[in-house]
Amino acid sequence: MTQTLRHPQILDLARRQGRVTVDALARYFEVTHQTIRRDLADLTESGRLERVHGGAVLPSGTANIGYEERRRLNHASKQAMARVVADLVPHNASVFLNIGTSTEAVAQALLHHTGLLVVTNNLNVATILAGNSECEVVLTGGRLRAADGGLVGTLAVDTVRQFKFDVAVIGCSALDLDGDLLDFDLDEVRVAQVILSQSRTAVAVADHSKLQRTAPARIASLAELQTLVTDATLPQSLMQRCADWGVNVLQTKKENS
Amino acid sequence: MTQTLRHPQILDLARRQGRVTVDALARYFEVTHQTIRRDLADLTESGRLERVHGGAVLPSGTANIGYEERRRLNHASKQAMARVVADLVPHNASVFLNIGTSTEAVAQALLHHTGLLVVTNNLNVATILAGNSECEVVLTGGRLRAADGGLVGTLAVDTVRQFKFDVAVIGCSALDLDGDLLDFDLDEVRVAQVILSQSRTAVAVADHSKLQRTAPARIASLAELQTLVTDATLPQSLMQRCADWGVNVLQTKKENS
DNA sequence: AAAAAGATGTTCGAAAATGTTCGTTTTCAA
DNA sequence: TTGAAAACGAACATTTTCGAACATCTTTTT
Repeated sequence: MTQTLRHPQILDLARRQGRVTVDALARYFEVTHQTIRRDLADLTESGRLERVHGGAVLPSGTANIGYEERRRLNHASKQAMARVVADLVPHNASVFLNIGTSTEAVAQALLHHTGLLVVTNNLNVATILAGNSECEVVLTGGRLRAADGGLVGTLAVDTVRQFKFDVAVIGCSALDLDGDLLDFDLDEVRVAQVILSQSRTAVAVADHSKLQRTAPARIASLAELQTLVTDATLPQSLMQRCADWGVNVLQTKKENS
Repeated sequence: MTQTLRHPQILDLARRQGRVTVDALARYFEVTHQTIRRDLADLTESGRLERVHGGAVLPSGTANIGYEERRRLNHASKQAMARVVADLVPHNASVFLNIGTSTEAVAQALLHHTGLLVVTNNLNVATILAGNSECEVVLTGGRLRAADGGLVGTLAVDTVRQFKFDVAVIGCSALDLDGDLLDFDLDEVRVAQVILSQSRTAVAVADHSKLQRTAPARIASLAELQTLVTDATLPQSLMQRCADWGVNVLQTKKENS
């Protein structure tokens, strides 16, 4: 019994049972655990299985698996930031939440506010806030981006123009040392820019991972906003800039992981 | 059985039952209570469950929409109707789906069509079709009605006006003996009327329960549509009217329940 | 036949998961 | 309000799993 003969059988078992364990496979094929581990490593390498502690499972067929993972990443510290943002939002306010896992956390935190009017171009935010009967939710129209539930395009922009917001909560893909908010998608940037122009106060939410990343499209400078909520310790230079600009920086405790 | 393998099962149970208990899970997986507590702590950490004394529940807001939908959809007769409607929709067509559990079933049935442009004012339809990468989904803007995930109001109407549809699939709250499609909500009626005016062919979907109910607002007469898909046996008088109007009536087998 | 390459077994220290114990908190009923 | 039972979470011990390194065996190549 050689490796090449085991692999298809392992896949077959995995497909039949949804998961396989190292121990069971080792006994089944009468080989060492280590051998099975190497098999699973190979199959994972070629993307046909997904390794978990103790065995392997079929790779989740979800297309937006990346998004799901991002949502789970640093969830606790995102919640902390979201609570801070929620405290900045008065009751009976009109609010905009745009795309991003951070703004979705904010939506969760806003579940118990009363009298809100929330406008969003994020399908997930809408789904979350549908659970708050005290909250009127308006979705912008637009083309649905399956990857992250975002609504983009001229339809979204046109809709946003019809509102004026007390508070805009802006998530972004990256935040660079010059204090510029960046994003990957030009369509989303346009939406965000219009939001900023239509809002009385604006809050940016950016967890520490956003500082270690970069993105091509520029949304705006922090100087154009009133508040930045983050769980990262900002570099001294950026702190100084924010102080000069009069941007209020609220830092929550970073998750230890 | 290891942690990573338990987690998805726990979530599955939670979604199915709404609530899981430490004790039950411990017995089910044959592990210690403490182990289950650690599992629930992890799942709570990543925001997929919410801890309560004695167990855990689904987080508020991100309710068990997936399962809720499936439960409502899985009625065999709705699926049968949905398949018939899906057969009426050619590939590469532009389609509108409006509010209603029936149209959500149609969305499910359209998951494997290619090249579709689907416009909808139904949040659930959008969520379902996000799973079809071959399908472009456009959401109309509008105020979100939490009860059924519908988007209504002038924003929705304005958006619809910007499109022209090959096929419109219309669900309704009731269908009376005069052949009039009725709905409870005047806002939704306006949207539906605009949809009809913007589409080349229109299909109404109405299961047998719609015939035994009534609603105050009139969307349109069946005479203005091309096809009616239903699982009910229509009264002779209504059948005759449809025949006179040239409306194609497609009847699927009624579910016994 | 000899050399090379590949697969498997063995061992071992590190990391992860689980079980156990114990003091504290929550819940519920009296 | 109070007391008992259940549930909780922290700390520690134990078990399982992991991956790397190296030795052994098999197959292929030269």
